[in-house]
Amino acid sequence: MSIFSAIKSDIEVILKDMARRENWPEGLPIDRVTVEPPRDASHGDVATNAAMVLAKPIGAKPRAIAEALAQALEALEVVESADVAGPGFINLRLDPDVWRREVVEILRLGVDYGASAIGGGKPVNVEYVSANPTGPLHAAHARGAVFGDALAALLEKAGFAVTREYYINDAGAQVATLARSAHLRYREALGEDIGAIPEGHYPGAYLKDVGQALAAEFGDRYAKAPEEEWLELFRSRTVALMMDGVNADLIALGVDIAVFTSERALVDAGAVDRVLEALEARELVYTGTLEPPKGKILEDWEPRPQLLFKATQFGDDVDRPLKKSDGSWTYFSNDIAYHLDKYRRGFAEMIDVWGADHGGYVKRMKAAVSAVTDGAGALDVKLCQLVHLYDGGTPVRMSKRAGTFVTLRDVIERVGPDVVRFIMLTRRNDQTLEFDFQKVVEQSRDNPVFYVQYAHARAASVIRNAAEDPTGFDLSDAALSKASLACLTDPDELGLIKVLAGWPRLVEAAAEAHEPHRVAFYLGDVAAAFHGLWNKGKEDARLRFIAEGDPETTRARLALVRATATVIASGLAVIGVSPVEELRE
RNA sequence: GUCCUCGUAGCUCAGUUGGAUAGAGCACCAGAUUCCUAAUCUGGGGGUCGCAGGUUCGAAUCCUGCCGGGGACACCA
Repeated sequence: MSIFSAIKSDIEVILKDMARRENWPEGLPIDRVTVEPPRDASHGDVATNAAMVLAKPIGAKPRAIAEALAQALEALEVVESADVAGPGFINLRLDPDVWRREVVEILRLGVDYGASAIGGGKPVNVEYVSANPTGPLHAAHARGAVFGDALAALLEKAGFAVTREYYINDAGAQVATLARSAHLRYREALGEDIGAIPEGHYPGAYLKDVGQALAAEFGDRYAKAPEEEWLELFRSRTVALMMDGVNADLIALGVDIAVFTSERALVDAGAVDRVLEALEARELVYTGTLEPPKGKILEDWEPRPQLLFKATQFGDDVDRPLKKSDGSWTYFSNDIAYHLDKYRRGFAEMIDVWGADHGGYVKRMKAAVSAVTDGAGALDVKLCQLVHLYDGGTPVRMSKRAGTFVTLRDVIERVGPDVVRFIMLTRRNDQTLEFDFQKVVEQSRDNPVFYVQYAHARAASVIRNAAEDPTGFDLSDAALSKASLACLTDPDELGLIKVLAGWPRLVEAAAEAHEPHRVAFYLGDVAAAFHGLWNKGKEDARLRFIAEGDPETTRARLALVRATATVIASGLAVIGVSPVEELRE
């Protein structure tokens, strides 16, 4: 139990007691009581708004309640002082031993420190990347891949049973085009001069390998055959090869997705027909004609009766088509089937990670999930904004047509997976992000990856130096946790511990908000507190971690150093970045 | 035209789901190195939280309307 939740339950006990004695009304909004660190550290260690939240229902003045509550809190052993401030806040200062004991807890739990049970083992499905299998992943996919993966890890840390999933869009016209493009490369591989790749095909050179593979497998059997004979075969072969490449790139980024679901397999299995039945059973389908969209000129628009889903009943702006004009299912229909499939596999909670350009699709998808699960399924959609690539301040221009796009593989090979992963989380997902190839590998304060990794490496370095001491400490965590932590008296030492003790709280808040970037920002705070303390030892030798001639203090400080490294490693594990022991040029 | 999203220090961005006097980094100014990695740190100045209303003990945060940037708007995926 974290320090804050422990205090909260203490407060609840006291409040119940007061309610009984003072004859407070039933049904007080206890759940609105917060116990958290105050924004301004000078206010103390812990603040609660209990008196302000309860004042109105009780019919008393906030400060009067606060005074009584503060008095009761002051009697607690862990509380050093309790003061009423402002409109009725109660600020608590805790016995420093409360904080020191947290160091022991960190060393005991190791990188598992911060794990929470709020998820209660509830299944959650996180679907991310899901790029079309028509080519290799490019740089822009990195953001969704890292975001989704970190979110999944964060939810695991918070006690959810997470499944990482990728939806393969292998059912539409694009993969047919892919198959035709592959057929061209197949003929090329057989020695035919195919000339320039015709308009409407994928020109990418990456399909040459596919052509070779197809030629090796089938010889010239389909070189001159009509399309009906090879299209399906080539489609499935090419998609499989593309997905092998996609998965290899994801693995190189440290993204290990457990479930790949094929859109086509769902369609072939009749999942979409069943969705239509489910919608019809709820009277949510009808045939109607949509108004032409305004503000966008469509030359080929013609009013047409279509099979529509009553999305407006669930908060969408217009009803949405389920079938195309040629009678086949829309992508949307297939996607409803996919989400219902996820729901039926046991995921009442689903998270989709999409590019921001799909923002216009969110309402209808949520509407559909709500409809087909009768409100029991919850879908959260996280939109990732664009990544702008730079190289030393110069924008990297990318054009698919000119074939100058930067692949994910390129980025990983140039800066390494750790850098990619960390940088992708240095902005909220809905903000655009700059990624400069040169800046992200700089070893300076400006570079958050370096700054955090250096803190971990520096901690490791201190331990290495201590190990060289001839007096020979036992530097295992188990031994260090028995150190006399009362030696940790400097405000900055206690300040660092307080930052470290915030890790469990942060995990829970970030997991509930589905915001993994908070982990990256938190790690920056930990690193800043640690670097600050380290540098204080530069100026004042008495504050150095390794205190000459004072083994007891040294051991206590080394315990703190190890605790710091442990929390950083724990946070980096959520992001999927390796904690380095050493940074040397 | 409709919907989504963002708007916070000169710049780049956080802001603990509604808390107190809104915070970091960069840049600027002034400092710290016989010393555990100075690849770092300390201090200082800098704000109409786009604007205007509303909700309440309390709003950067929630609601409404404007202004400005970005994105999306039958059948593509």
